[in-house]
Amino acid sequence: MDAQDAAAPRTSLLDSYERGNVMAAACPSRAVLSHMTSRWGVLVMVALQEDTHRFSALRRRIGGISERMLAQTLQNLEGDRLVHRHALDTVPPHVEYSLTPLGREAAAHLAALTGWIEDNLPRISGSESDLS
Amino acid sequence: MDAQDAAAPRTSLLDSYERGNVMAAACPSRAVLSHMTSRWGVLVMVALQEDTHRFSALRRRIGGISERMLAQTLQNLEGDRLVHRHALDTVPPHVEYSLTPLGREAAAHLAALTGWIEDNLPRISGSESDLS
DNA sequence: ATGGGTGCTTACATTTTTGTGGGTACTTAC
DNA sequence: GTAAGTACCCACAAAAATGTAAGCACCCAT
Repeated sequence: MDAQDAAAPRTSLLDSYERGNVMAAACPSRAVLSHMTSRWGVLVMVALQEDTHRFSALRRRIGGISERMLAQTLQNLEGDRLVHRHALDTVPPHVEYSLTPLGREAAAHLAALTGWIEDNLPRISGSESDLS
Repeated sequence: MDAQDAAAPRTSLLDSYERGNVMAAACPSRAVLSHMTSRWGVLVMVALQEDTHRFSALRRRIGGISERMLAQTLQNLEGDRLVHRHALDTVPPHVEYSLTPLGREAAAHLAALTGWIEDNLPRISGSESDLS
């Protein structure tokens, strides 16, 4: 259907797996991308890159997130092996979330992005001068 | 309301503008972040980083995007000064989209991210082994 | 004994996003 | 003359994301 579906210059059948291609609609990389770049996914990754956090600490750190979305986002990222969940079996529940080695690599890119946005906000939406 | 709203250690009133803080719900950086990390925003930025594209070329390059969403995404990014729109006044309409210098900086981060995902897809959703 | 904190889940309602199909105005190709 | 390409916009509808409120099970401070 799409031209790029068949464009992978595969060398051997033994390649453990093929590289993803985000431009192809059906590529599984699209799902990973959407988890990481979802409204809360980015912020969770960045917060966890700063430090390991408990559920409620994350909730306080990330302004505006609801419990529901935090739980859902964490589960998506855990499913992609980016976030590690460590539950202590204590009587007031205690759960710590941290990045996996894989997650740390990914989070570095996300933190670079958010950092850039924070630094360059003035240049971006500085003033909506032209409405011509 | 949020603790981080008042946390800006502002030095002088003359600072042209303050730095953003993506963790604060009300910070304008959130809007920029959402434009760039929207479902199609990432892909548009990455595609434009490869090369200047016309509207319909972008549509073909980005698998699965509709005209409506492409137009909308481009307008958002243009509003954030990341994308430049150049319309030639020819009789079959001809419009070229490219990144602004600002957009190029941002796109570099996004391309790094998508590139990393493409490269590491096998490590990520390689096989959903543990469902314990 | 009442309220708050812990880490969630589920049902339900609302909001946001996205897709579909049509229209525009004009040109080139068949 | 009929279809297709260009770069969109618009109304409508469906789908997806998100919020709200409640519940659970148990503890501690007031």
